[in-house]
Amino acid sequence: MSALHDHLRARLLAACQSLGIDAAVAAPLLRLDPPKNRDHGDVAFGAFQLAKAVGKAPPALAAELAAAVAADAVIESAAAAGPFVNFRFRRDALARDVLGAIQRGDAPYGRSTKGGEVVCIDFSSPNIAKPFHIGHMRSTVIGNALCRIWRHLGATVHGINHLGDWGMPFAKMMTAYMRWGSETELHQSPMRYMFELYKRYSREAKDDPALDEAAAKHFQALESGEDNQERRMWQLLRDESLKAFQGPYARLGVTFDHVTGESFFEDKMAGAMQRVTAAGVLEESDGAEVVWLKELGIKEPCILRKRDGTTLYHTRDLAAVFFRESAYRPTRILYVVGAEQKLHFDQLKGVLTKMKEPVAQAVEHVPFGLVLSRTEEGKWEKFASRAGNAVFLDEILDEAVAKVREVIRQKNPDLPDADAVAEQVGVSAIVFNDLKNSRIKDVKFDWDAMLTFEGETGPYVQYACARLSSILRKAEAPVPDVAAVDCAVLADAERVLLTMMDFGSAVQRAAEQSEPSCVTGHAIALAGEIHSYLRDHYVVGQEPRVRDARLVLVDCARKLLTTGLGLLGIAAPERM
RNA sequence: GCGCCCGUAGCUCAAUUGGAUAGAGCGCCAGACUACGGAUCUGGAGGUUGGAGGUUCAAUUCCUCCCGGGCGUGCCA
Repeated sequence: MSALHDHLRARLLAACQSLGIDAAVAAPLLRLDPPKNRDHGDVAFGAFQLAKAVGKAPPALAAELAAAVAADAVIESAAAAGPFVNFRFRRDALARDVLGAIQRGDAPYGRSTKGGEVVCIDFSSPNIAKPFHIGHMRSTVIGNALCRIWRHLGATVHGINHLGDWGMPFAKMMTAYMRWGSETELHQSPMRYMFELYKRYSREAKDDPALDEAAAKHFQALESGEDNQERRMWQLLRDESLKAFQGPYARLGVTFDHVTGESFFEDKMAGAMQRVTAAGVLEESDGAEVVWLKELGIKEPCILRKRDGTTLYHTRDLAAVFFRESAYRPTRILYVVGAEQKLHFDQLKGVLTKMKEPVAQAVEHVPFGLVLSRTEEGKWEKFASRAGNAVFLDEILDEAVAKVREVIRQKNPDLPDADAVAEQVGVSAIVFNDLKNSRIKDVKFDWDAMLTFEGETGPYVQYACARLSSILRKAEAPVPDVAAVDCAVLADAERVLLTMMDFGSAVQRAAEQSEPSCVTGHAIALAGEIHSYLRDHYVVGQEPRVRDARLVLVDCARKLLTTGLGLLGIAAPERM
């Protein structure tokens, strides 16, 4: 993970051998962790498992190991504390190693050049029959962060926008438009207009079953593949939606490697169905074609073709898996989709498993919780804006940006480019909030807390970056190379350095668990440590030896925070 | 009914996958340099980790049951 850790592990392994423990036994058990309490040391080794393997009591083994690891140029001390061995690095070595790696852009602080994973990430995937609202944001920002995190680790990433541009929801939209729509109004404000049509359809369909029947007919006509009215309508509505989506995507800093919606798989479903049939797992049930998954513990069958002959979500997702498998050769296919669709992805994976397709093990659902807002009575329920039911993402971002603009007017009235900065900070506050907690948790959207920008927020981390940038601007010297400074003077920055050292494992965990909050948490922690450090440690005006060392520290902190925010899709302004 | 998820300080969440004295932010109380950004920092109060069993040297974490909340459950996505 770092040169320091490698060195420590080697010393520990040698110590094991000196105690007569077989290296092959010891090596896999030498896990180094940050201690629960940093006062104990920089790195800890819990001797439990190794002790069991060699038949000793953990505290006794820990004591022997501590005694067998003598101090050297890197290790300051090794001390047993019960069943743990706590190690401390020499402060100058710690600073030199961490800051040097950050300055050079070495992994894990910089982007890794090696990494064999090929990761498909299916995210955002809005339904083009509906407006881009707050509910779409979670998949979008989580997926975006995962793309960036995996790329940082050296993986080949395919970010895919699997647009909902096919199927019944779209057919309903089409039906509404064909009945009541006007092209002039559509072009004026496509998303809002479509939203109106959508609402009208929902209202009227309640009392008029003929609407849904008409929609089903239109979908059949669309799926017939003929060049008809439905197809032209589909093209028009799809184009307009895609254009409109560029707004939120640009604001959120999101890009895709492939925009292949459900419609893209229109001509690939027949092949997929053949493959399912050939595997001998397709069965007829009530006129539909299904795959039963009872032996995999799933009671509901996966329906691949409806009684009326048309396809479903599952059919297209299955075709998509096969397409991605042959086009990208992925080691993982991640679906960043709400937790309420767990069954769907269990079924998808189940069908592939039953077909004995190796790609089954690559398929992984990355679920997340809902977005909730607080009601008058203080209860949490599905998100509604403060005004009422308009839930367009743009409006939410606008409100956050407006609030930031006000804060800037109060605190930094002379800021150049204030509008651009307000946009960056406001949008990032919303994004950061979404990525702050474990993704499976519902996001509780508390406007009052969100718009104060104090504490664990995006602006808090950005503020740290701006403050560090400010110091670098005011310093009367350029940032030197680590090799040219006296790292011993950074002994007082140990907390900052140790937090920096955690960056690699945070990013690694974020990828392994598909959990961007690991990165968010690290950014908050590092921002907090550097803020605390700056309180009592000045840079400007110090004697050159101290100033230069601190300049390196400040510069590296700024770099690493910027990298962390970048992994989350968030910009780090120089001033705010 | 069945399946899955969640339950930790007043509120919102952590706890690096089973390890040391369960930590942060908000809120509350008390404070901070006539020097680099106060969107900050320092200190304090606040806990039977929903409940009961079990496994383990060790449980917020794993198992069983119960309680509370959410989501899903055959032709929507």
